[in-house]
Amino acid sequence: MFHRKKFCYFHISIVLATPYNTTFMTGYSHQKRFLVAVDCIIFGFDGQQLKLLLIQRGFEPEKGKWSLMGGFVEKEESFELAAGRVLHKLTGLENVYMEQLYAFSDPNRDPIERTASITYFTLIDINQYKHQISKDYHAEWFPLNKIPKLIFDHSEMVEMAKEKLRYKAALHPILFELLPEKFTLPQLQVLYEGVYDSTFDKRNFSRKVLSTGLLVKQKEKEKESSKRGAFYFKLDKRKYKTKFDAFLNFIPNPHKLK
Amino acid sequence: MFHRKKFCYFHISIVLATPYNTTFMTGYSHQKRFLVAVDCIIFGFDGQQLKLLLIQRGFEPEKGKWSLMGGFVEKEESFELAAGRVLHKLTGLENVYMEQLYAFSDPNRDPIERTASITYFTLIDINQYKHQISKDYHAEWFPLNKIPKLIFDHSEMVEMAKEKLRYKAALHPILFELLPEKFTLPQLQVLYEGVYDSTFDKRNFSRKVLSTGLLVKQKEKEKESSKRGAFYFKLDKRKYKTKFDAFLNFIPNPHKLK
DNA sequence: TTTAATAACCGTCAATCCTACACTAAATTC
DNA sequence: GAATTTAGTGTAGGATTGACGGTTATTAAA
Repeated sequence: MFHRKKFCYFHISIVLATPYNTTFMTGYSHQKRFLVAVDCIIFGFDGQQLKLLLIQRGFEPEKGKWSLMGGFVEKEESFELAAGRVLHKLTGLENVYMEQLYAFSDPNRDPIERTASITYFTLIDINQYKHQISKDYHAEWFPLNKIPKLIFDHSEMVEMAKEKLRYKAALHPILFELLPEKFTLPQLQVLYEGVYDSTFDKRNFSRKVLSTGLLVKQKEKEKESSKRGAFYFKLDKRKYKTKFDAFLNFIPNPHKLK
Repeated sequence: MFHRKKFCYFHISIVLATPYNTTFMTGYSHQKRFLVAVDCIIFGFDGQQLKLLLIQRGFEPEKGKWSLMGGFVEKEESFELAAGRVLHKLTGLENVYMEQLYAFSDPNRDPIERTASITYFTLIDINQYKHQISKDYHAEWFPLNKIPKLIFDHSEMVEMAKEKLRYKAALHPILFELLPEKFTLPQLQVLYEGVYDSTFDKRNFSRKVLSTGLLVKQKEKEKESSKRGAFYFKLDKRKYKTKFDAFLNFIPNPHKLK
């Protein structure tokens, strides 16, 4: 059995006339070649809510509709480089957390011509994102529960990314990728609660988070959101790297969460 | 940062003459098209050892060298279908555990022409595998610690698959996919110990395994491998499906295992 | 300057789970 | 029937988890 969601796509079948090469073949000449695109599922956290960065598609088909940011893979470019290029174009960012999610390949997923899409799952610090640049693409941040209808199979991609976020964040400290350099425990908790659409006991939460040894308490307090003020913490980046895989079972029984 | 292993490939750069279409474009006509292949990393368990099914490549380049079983994606075929087709061709099996692993895309990974490879991670019951068919491909099972040198980036694919097997089996009961319908607890333990290259206490192991409620004890015993004989168990397939995600943290602290 | 309001911060107890560890039971062979 | 081999079982101590309420720091209003 394939452990893979069902596709539920357009069923416009445009069969292009691409006859096989019937001359004696050298190399792989009789094989079909495909367009390959990358699409980025970009998560951000504004301190309150988890959000997704979407653009209004600038060309046909489906021009003007909401879509993930993507682009075709170029001739001498790996998928990773293509995804990095696309992300940079939209956000101005480099060196962000980026991970291959899934290769989508339904022959009819793009009605113009068969195109595979390699999706990349991306976590960015929303504060470092360059608003200016994204204006060119009519980009907007959408809260996860208010995602508009997207073109092609992009909604399915987003669903898969959300699932992956929950899965992975239960096992590895990736959510710090969404936070600014300094953050407070209450902020961190709001983030986790958003990802798991749940609430945690703050005493247990802080005990658990601090027991990882990943956080370094700062002397200053954040005083915007409460009278008393909450201490800032920074991520210990050295430990973050060494403990990345040792973070397993951070969220107990993720499947039980409502 | 990309959370991705480095590539370490051939560096034969054959740049083919494929000029862009300079006519006015309709659709995506100015974009580069690629060959796409699927490759299957096929795991089996013979009761003693974890093994990988490899073939001797039947065509150039690298004809005669050891390789994963693969094939080009056809015109109207999704990657999933292509992987299923390739697997069926080699093993005669259908409806086996198969999961997309990673899309490999280094522009120089195939020296003849740029080809992306979408890899699929596969677990089969080695007893149901059709030896006859595989003779045509000069296929052979190799113990995981005796994998020969493979073509292109196939060794890297195998490494990634081994890692994924360990990761996933710590969280989900996928290893049952490698076992025949009836198996004993000692057999199961040998399998887990093989995957984690480690040893477990059999009292703790059986307690934990049985506490999942996934196993149904049979009346018969397996009497080949011991005088006393060990009771057979069957997987409760209904519970397997419902509890697939609830199996998390099966292997405690997988990262600590030596 | 006192008082009220707000959110941060802290600690304990009970239940559960994990780990380490050793003997008995069943069947076969000599 | 004695010896051998592997299956099968239980317990105690330590660690982790989850449930739970009261105090402290600060600001704004009275």
